[in-house]
Amino acid sequence: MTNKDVDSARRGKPATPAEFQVEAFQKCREARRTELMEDYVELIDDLIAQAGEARQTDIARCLGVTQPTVAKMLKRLGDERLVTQRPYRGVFLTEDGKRLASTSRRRHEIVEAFLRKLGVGPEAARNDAEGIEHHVSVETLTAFEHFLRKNPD
Amino acid sequence: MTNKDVDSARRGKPATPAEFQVEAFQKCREARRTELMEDYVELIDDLIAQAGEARQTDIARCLGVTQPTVAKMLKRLGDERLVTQRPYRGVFLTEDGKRLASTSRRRHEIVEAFLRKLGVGPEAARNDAEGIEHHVSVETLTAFEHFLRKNPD
DNA sequence: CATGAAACATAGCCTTGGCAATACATGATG
DNA sequence: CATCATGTATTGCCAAGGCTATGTTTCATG
Ligand SMILES: [Mn+2]
Ligand SMILES: [Mn+2]
Ligand SMILES: [Mn+2]
Ligand SMILES: [Mn+2]
Repeated sequence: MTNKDVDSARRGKPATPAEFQVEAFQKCREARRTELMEDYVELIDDLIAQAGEARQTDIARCLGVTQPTVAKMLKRLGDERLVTQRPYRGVFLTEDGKRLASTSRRRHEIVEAFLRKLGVGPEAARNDAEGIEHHVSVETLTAFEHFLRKNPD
Repeated sequence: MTNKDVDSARRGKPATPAEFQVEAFQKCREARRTELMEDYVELIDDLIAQAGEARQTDIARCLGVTQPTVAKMLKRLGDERLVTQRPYRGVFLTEDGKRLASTSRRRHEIVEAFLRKLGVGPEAARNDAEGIEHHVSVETLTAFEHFLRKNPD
């Protein structure tokens, strides 16, 4: 549905308060489209840093999914020019992939540190941050950082 | 993949730090499965409260999706015994639906109020809360509430 | 250097959540 | 009361993201 369609659909009806949410729901759907890609590049970057390489089976084990699921996703990430693969040699990040991994991890770390600072336990903070990170705008991230600076250890 | 499979796949390999994330990713996928249902029942509840009824077209307009998309989702929500429909009369929540709407809205409101209190602007807070709410555990929600009480207006 | 285990690839299936197009039902209104 | 705008239902399409089952390739190692 285009914005024009939305507008014309709205003609004649007063904007109900609930209607203000449209943009929020749209941003949410956009986040859903990209969050898996972010998790993948971040994880691949972690694995390369920790183990020297990122294999499909390692990625699958970390994510808790099967290897064919990973294989299909890696194809998508390859289409998006975020990763390259050398069979039996591992998965590698392109420059774009490294950039996305870096910004994603930074955001992820801030979110998790923020939750910890707020008093959330390590397991819940880890679990919640994994989902929350993808829905945090720059403005909110800045607020989190500000809170962290204002409450040093 | 069963947990047993995961375990046996891990045999012989030292648990890398990245592996601790498995549970977080699993919880994330679970949240993705239910977040749309939560948004629907909450929105239906809002519309009934504000306009006296919740029509497919209203729901579609608020969500920014098309009417067939809403129709299909309502069928799912009906299967899950969360809503009932009377054609040309609107959508109604079952008792289960009302319960889910109520807990979802409470959580949603706390998340949004928390972001506002943290200094996030109204638009960003509204947009981010729409996504974040589905990934907030009870523990984190409690921490948010605690922060709100500790920082009254 | 043969061979078997592990890694990888591929095919086929499923559900979810989108879309457009179209058909049908209802109710407001002239 | 006939008509038509609106609301609803249905169909067919698509992409994403899961799965199992099965084939193929590599590589360690006996
Ligand atoms: Mn992450
Ligand atoms: Mn994540
Ligand atoms: Mn909500
Ligand atoms: Mn939401």
